[in-house]
Amino acid sequence: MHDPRVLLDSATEAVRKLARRGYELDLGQLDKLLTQRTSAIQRIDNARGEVKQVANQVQAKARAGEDVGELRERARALKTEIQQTEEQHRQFEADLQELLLGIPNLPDDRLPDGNSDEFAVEVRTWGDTPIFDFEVADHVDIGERLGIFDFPRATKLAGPRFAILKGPGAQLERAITAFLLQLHTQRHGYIEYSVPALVNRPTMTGTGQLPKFEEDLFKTGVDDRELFLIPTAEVPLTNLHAGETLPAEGLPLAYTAHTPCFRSEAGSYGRDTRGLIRLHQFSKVELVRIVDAQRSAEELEIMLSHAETCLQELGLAYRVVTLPAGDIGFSAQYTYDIEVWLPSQQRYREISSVSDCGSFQARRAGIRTKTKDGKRGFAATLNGSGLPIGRTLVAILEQCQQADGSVRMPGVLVPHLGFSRIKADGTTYAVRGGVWG
RNA sequence: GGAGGAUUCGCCUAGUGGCCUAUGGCGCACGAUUGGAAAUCGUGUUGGGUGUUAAAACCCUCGCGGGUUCAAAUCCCGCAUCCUCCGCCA
Repeated sequence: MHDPRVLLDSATEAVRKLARRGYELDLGQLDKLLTQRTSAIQRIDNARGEVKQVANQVQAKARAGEDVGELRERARALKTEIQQTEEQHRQFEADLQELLLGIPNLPDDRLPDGNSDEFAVEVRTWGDTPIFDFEVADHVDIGERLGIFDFPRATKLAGPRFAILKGPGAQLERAITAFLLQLHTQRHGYIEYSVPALVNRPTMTGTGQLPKFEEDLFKTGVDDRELFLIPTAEVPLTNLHAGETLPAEGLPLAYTAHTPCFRSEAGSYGRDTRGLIRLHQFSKVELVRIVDAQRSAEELEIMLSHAETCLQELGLAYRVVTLPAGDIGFSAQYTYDIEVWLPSQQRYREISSVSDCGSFQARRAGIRTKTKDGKRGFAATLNGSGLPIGRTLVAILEQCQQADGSVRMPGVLVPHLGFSRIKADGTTYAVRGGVWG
């Protein structure tokens, strides 16, 4: 959410920036609603002030034994006026909120133009894309050959866009998760959290999923209690400090959590229907940083490096791109995507998105900061995937596939797995006595 | 699901209709004292909004939302959260 006065003050700038992501800002409407709201507040405040004065006069006169009938009349009239103005105020406030909550964050001017990933600009590549002297298989073929996926039964249980992992596949998912959490907590300084996967409407509003993107979410509840399934741990982690004032000297806060993520994938029918790439439910290790608003750009680089380290340690070739202004998320002002190499598709595919949301979410969620000398402000929030487990598993299967049909496990996972290879017949090559093949 | 209790400023706490513009303590900040510190003394210390060049001033804020009243922390109604007990339960 934006401060409406700042938007109005920087009118043409704000309009220009929002236009880059295809949002047309109606400054006239914003100005009108703000003026109406302010005027209503002033009338209410004045009337309340007079009520107080009248009440004091009533007391004084009553003590002196004078008649207070006229004053009572006046106070009653004021009260009616207040109630009417309050009703107007509620409407203006609601309209203003609706408008403000629907305005996306302002994209950073350094971002390239464009409204799709075609316009993403490559920042760097890492690792050699593997060269195979045999015909590569995609992750679905590999996984089914190894017997570690069961898509038909997933569909039976829940329908399309769900997956079942089995045996070494399920173990691999668990090992990737454990490795990532250990990396972030032990080497990158993140505090691990275990958080609710169902959250309420204010929480979803705080990070920007609501009110505009309700159709992207799974929604549930008990009786008349409404709950949403989180699409990412960014939601609970960022909202941990919603409505709180944080001491500035305690920043940055660095949080991580492994959670299931649920997405309706409305509007993506027919896209990535195969395999683990795009599911209604997947699990992910998420990174969140809550930082001083002035430092968000530097913090973004730090967080990006943490996400990159995951892939480097796993030995997976990837590249980093800067998303164009029209393709970043609603709450973001700057976003890097990390794309991992998928041999079967002969291209890089998104595996991590690392975003600087500036104070956009902090203002929505009410995450404030206070310095020792009493200066107040809003924090900045950042989030990044570090990493989604399913897509990481896809990349491992594809990049580490062998001519004999087996898949070699990345070395960093072996201690978590207890095996170093899934053999072509789906059995594993167990690690014994610290020697593995 | 049932019964009872609680919710006041960062923490603890006083407060049964107007003098609450909320008491006192702890903590914190600044100052005095000191060679320096402790102790002591003094001053300050919820947040939000309107407003202003800045201020002043005003409004809201005693869990949340309504209501009664000229006037509500205080009375009434609803709700939320927490605690205790019973029931159910991974």
